[in-house]
Amino acid sequence: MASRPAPTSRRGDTRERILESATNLFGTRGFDSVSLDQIAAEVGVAKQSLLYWFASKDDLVQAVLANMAAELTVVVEAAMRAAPDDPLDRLEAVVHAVFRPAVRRPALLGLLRELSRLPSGSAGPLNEHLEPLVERAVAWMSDEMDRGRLRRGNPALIVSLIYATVTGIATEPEALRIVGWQQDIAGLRQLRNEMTQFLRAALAP
Amino acid sequence: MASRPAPTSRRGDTRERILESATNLFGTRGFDSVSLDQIAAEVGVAKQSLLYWFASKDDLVQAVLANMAAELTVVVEAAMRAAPDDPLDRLEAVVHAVFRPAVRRPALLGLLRELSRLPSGSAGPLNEHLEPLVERAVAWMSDEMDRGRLRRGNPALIVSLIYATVTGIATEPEALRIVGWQQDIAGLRQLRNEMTQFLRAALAP
DNA sequence: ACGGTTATCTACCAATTGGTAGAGAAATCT
DNA sequence: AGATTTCTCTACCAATTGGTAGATAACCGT
Repeated sequence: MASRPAPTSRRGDTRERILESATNLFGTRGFDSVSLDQIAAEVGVAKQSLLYWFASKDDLVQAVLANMAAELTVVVEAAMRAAPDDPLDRLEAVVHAVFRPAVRRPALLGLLRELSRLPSGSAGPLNEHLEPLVERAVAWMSDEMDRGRLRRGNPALIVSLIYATVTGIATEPEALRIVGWQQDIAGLRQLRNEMTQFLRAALAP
Repeated sequence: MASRPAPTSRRGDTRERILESATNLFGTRGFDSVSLDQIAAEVGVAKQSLLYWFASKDDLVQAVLANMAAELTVVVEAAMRAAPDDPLDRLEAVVHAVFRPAVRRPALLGLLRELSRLPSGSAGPLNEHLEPLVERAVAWMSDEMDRGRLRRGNPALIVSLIYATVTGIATEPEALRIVGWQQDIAGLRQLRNEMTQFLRAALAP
């Protein structure tokens, strides 16, 4: 809640810089593993400046999560609207849209995965934020199945499977490194294409 | 290293009980988020008893990881040997074999995901343990592609994709809960079947 | 019976954690 | 210019962290 001081801050990008560092650290190492001191050190500011902008660590976590959810929602909805009508093409468009920011900042989807670790109740507000997005995805998929344009199955579970695939790949560079994958431009394109083919094959009617 | 006191322990299943609790806690909440006191409390023993069996927290982490890797290796290799020749059937057999213990104890695969968070170098020994398993999987998949019995693609990346899908699904009950999935016997079977169909479709030639 | 190993405990400790109190600049308003 | 709000800082603090020291039983082979 806590109506923010509003981004008046004369020169102040401090709040944004804190949010960005916190996003990266929380998303890659987990909430509990990152101390306020570490974040402050990375931002180049005193710990108490964090606690000025965010009343507590939990507040900061919530802000980071809300930020990420908003960002993802925008990306997904924009891609969804701009995409072609065919469901496989549309899915590819959305996956590509998410993939780009996701592999550059594994923290983004990493945060999503951290959700399940939040003290129950603390994740409530965010779930409410994400639920409509998920519900729409499930409804869309169900509809396309009925039209025979996607392989038939349980729409809810298939949405989860797609989510698991994309998120897993984007958040676990280690799993890719161990099979000898290199994170360079060619590697990224190859990975994206392979994932696209994988999902297309999995969902084609 | 540290040659263990060997499981002589007269009545003592203490070491095993510690390992089990630690596995579940580490796998679901992450290494840093779980304190030795918490593990000790769950086992019902003093913290110093942990430090008797494991010289340090890091030692405990390594033991937990080695344990998990051994368990997974056994399960996978047994399923691989017992499975039919057809690659899709064989893959299904392996996935089923992993899926059963994995959804009952999300911590198992959760630990695997935690690997990328370990202080680099600390993950080395375990990677060496897992690498042969991964390499064999990639070689097998490459072979089956050449025979035309699996959809062609980059074997290494496809192995990673399968890993991401299975692991993601098994470790994120939250992602399933949000689409309304229930973790009961019927739900589990449905999820397993849906995942099987998903992977079969994704890999069929 | 008894000396030594095995296993568990209570008592501490230094470092780090999230968080409080409040001083000191710097910008803004009147 | 002076008062006030906005922002960042230097202390501090209680609780928790991983870990050490050492006492104390319980069990063993001889």
